[in-house]
Amino acid sequence: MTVQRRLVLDALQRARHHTTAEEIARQIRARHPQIDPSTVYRNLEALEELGYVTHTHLDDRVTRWHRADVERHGHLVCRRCGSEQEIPLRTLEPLGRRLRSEQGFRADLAHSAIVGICRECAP
Amino acid sequence: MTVQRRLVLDALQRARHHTTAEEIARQIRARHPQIDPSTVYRNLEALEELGYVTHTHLDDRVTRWHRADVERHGHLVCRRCGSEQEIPLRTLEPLGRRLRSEQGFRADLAHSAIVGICRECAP
DNA sequence: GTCACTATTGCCACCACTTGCGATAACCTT
DNA sequence: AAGGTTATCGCAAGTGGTGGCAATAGTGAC
Repeated sequence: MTVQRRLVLDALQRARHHTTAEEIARQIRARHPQIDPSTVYRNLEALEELGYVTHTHLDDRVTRWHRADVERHGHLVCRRCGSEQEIPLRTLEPLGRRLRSEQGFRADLAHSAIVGICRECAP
Repeated sequence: MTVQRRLVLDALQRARHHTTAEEIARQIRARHPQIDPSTVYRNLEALEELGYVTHTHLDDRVTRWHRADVERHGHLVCRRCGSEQEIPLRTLEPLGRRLRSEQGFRADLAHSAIVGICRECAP
């Protein structure tokens, strides 16, 4: 556990959820400008492997990071207006069970957002 | 319909499915080196808006493009071994209906692959 | 056909990472 | 505490994709 890794973990503790790596790097570099962004990226990966953090993909091309101990949940993202909505994993579980029994596949349904058209944007 | 747009569409016709933008750009630039990759990206977007092509997100990073007239289907991607498996949309439909009735959200369940651990990689 | 207008293009700089590499720091073992 | 081993770091260059902009090609109205 190096100084740099500690700083990344601290930044994640402070953030609520869904921070970007860039935001974390920005925060850390405000006080410690010698720390390279690539170090932040590599430490996020390392911390994920150690089980401290996870990431999700909403529909844009940025990866969102958060502590592993927050309650897991799914995301609905509207491709028209970009709005993001959280949904309980419970809603997704029937599909998870089906994929498990039919295909032997253990789906991580919180990993990627579900894309579509939200109620407000529906024609 | 410009020359460049025609070339992008032709490349997609030749490919089976799940081509990457980079692959298309590479093919076109082999014969027409003056065509910029950004033109390919923009044309894929334009052709999508016109209803000729669609894209899906398989693994975490690359966008995969294909003609709009191929049968839509879902994808399971193993985060351990990277294997990709196609599943009929029918399997995903119950979730689609549920999101529609509970949240008013019209999910496009073919848009993003479902990430998890496949049968072979399960512990 | 010609002229105006709009869409599209190529170029370039940027974005969000990723990778290779030599230097440095952390962590054992003695 | 010193020495050796391995992990991690900072730097710099590279990758796949995006966005602004001036030049140009396509189009529609006369």
